[in-house]
Amino acid sequence: MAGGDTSPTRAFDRTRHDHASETAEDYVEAIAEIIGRDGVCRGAALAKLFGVSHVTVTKTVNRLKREGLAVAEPYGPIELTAQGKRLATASRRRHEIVFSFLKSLGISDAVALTDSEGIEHHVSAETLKAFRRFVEREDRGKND
Amino acid sequence: MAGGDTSPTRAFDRTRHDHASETAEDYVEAIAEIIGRDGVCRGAALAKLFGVSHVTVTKTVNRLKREGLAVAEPYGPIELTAQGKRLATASRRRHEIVFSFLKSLGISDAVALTDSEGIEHHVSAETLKAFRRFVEREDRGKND
DNA sequence: ACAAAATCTTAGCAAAGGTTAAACTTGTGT
DNA sequence: ACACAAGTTTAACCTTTGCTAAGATTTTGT
Repeated sequence: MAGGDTSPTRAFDRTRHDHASETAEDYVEAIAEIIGRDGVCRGAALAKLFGVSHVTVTKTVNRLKREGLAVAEPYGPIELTAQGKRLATASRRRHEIVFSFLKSLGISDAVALTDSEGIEHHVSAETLKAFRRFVEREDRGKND
Repeated sequence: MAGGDTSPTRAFDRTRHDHASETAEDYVEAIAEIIGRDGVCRGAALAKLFGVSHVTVTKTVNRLKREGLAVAEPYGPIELTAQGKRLATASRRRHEIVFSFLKSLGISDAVALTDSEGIEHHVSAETLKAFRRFVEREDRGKND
């Protein structure tokens, strides 16, 4: 795994920036979901969902605004930009594929939910495709 | 996660601590591997492996020392404590299972390597067991 | 209308992990 | 012996993500 002496070791590129991107994805995904469910998304709802203080939410949402993913007027509800919506949709799609895949493997609902949230940020396009195909094959297998 | 018996420190912070545990696991796993390959582990080897500066390595290794996972004398090579070795073994086992699983799914070596690095920290015991069983079943299938 | 409740912002702190620059230690070659 | 290269540490700083405390705003109930 360490790759001998002079390996590029691209596997370990998960830096601070990558971690920040994961948080951004989790947030936009959650914002989209809350808006779809409640009509609007308030910071308090995110704080409750993620189990963090509302102050942390404010700061993270400020970062999303800075990065052009979200918009919100002072004391107003949080909304997504077109870019934010795109990211949210892509994240949710990936999340759903990972979740379905774990379910196909026989994992329980609760664990599949938890694990898929952790895994979704670390699956490449190739792996995601393999997951999707596996789910499709399993689904066809059931239709006997 | 990293201790159990010798962790008298604050039990509050959550997500930040989870992330720190992942880094600790990556480090002890890498240290064990480098020692196994080269006989000793120097900070420079870790810096090269993870693609970060040696200063970052020094600081992270200091944290491992503080947490009782690693030991090193000034300007000396890095070694693992019994606790560090245990964590390294468990991490490597989990890593190998995830890697084999992705390979069984038909993922290419390079991508399986990268993805397994990211995924290994997010699979529960239940999912890991399912991965292992899948690999075993696939291996048996090949022996026809 | 107005106080209370809910929500949001600002200020200030900590830990983890990242950086560069500069100083220190160790090992090697001539 | 001594200089130089390689490796390590320290200092100073940044960002992300977490916290509490305290202040500001909006909503709600009477």
